[in-house]
Amino acid sequence: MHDMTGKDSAGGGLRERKKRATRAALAEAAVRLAAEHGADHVTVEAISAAAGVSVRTFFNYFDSRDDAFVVVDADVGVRVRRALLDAPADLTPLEALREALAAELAEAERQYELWSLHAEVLRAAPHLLVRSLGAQMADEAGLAEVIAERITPGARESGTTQSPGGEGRAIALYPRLLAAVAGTAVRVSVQHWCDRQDEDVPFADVFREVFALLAAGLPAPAR
Amino acid sequence: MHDMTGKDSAGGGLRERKKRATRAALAEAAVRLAAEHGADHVTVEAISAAAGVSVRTFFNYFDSRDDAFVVVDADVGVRVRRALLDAPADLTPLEALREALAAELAEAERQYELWSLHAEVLRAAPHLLVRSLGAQMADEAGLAEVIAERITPGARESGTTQSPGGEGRAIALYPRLLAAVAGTAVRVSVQHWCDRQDEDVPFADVFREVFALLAAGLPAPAR
DNA sequence: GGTGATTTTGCAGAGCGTGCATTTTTGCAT
DNA sequence: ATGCAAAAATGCACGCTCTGCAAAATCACC
Repeated sequence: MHDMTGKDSAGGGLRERKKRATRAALAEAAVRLAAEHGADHVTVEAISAAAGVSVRTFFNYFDSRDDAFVVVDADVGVRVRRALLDAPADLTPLEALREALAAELAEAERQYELWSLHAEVLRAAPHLLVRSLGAQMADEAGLAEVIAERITPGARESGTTQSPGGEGRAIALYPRLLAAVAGTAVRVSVQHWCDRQDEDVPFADVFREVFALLAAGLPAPAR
Repeated sequence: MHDMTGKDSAGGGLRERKKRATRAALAEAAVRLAAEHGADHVTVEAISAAAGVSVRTFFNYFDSRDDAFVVVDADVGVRVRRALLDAPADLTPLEALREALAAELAEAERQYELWSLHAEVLRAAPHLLVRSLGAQMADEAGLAEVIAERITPGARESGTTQSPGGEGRAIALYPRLLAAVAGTAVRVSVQHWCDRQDEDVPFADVFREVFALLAAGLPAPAR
């Protein structure tokens, strides 16, 4: 059912596969070195050496040294968008988004070891945490478009030319807000879950509680 | 003996005033130069020269070159927190937060010219926009603490030692989520308002619509 | 004016990031 | 297989960013 030639994990040519492997090797080396020696004591030279490539090649894959610590998976956004479009039509936008993200996060939880190291590195380096949040937000615009498409199928708005009614503004604000809030929800869930790692609450529970709070309009909790 | 030299705008000593002036001069020079020549064609040397200080002094005020474009006002977080604590007790947490932020944003709208340049610079440099959002979120932890304090006054939780009931977890998750969502709300409001600058909708209208959507639980908009 | 604390500054050095030309690897057709 | 063109990796040079450190300038207070 799936096309094998897409940008998904099973790439076609040897070239694409090798590029993917090199990128993954660099990212993993960066995270492991940072977890051991501290993020800002890890030079590009060390990362490149650990991955078996030259320093110059590192910069062919990442725009900056910090990006190696931040970027986890480039096409996670693509998968979420596709899942959102394929979601049952009777779900509310918030519900559909919740399900799409929950599926993706369950997938990410599988590579627990590397993901945990990642969290550890970001916790020790607030500077990088900030960048990580920014990366998470990079896909936000694309996500907002898909949400808008889901709400009003086919009615793609083009630039400023638009019906003068207040409705256009409303449906343009809503998808952006929903996309942004969803990203925030993921982040808060992860943070909260990491802080309470000793109690072993499943991540999915935290995640669903966050969405329940959002769906309820963030009411004041019972005293 | 009384230290009039708080961190508020009316500092006492000549020293503090001069530091504040230097910092402001550097930030303003950075923004103006970036608006003219593009953010990444502005060197620290140029910024320092425009502000009349040495390059080394620049780094005494900002941790990185990009921070000069990003940091607007250091103690805006302090004012929001104080406003939140002083808010009427009959407001819901979300309402209290909305009012505190609205007041602060109305204040910021006063220095429109510099703020507008700022927005222009960030629009042209997505790299910096990311940092700006991160900076906005830096206060999030502090904000969450104040929200928790407002909800359950005096009941400061200390570490992991805590009543085993599920209540503790709920009131720890909620403030974080609320603080994070509030930051997101501000960001989305600003972005949306900037995109529709030609229609002159007041910023306050966008802002209140965002909070209305949040309070309603982000329902699917009417078709 | 003298004194101590704070700030500014210059300097040296390590690391980051980019452009360019060269070499190596890969995909494909012969 | 072998040659060829596209893509990727590499080395090198260069400018910019950022950090200690110590000396000089400035400020607050007596």
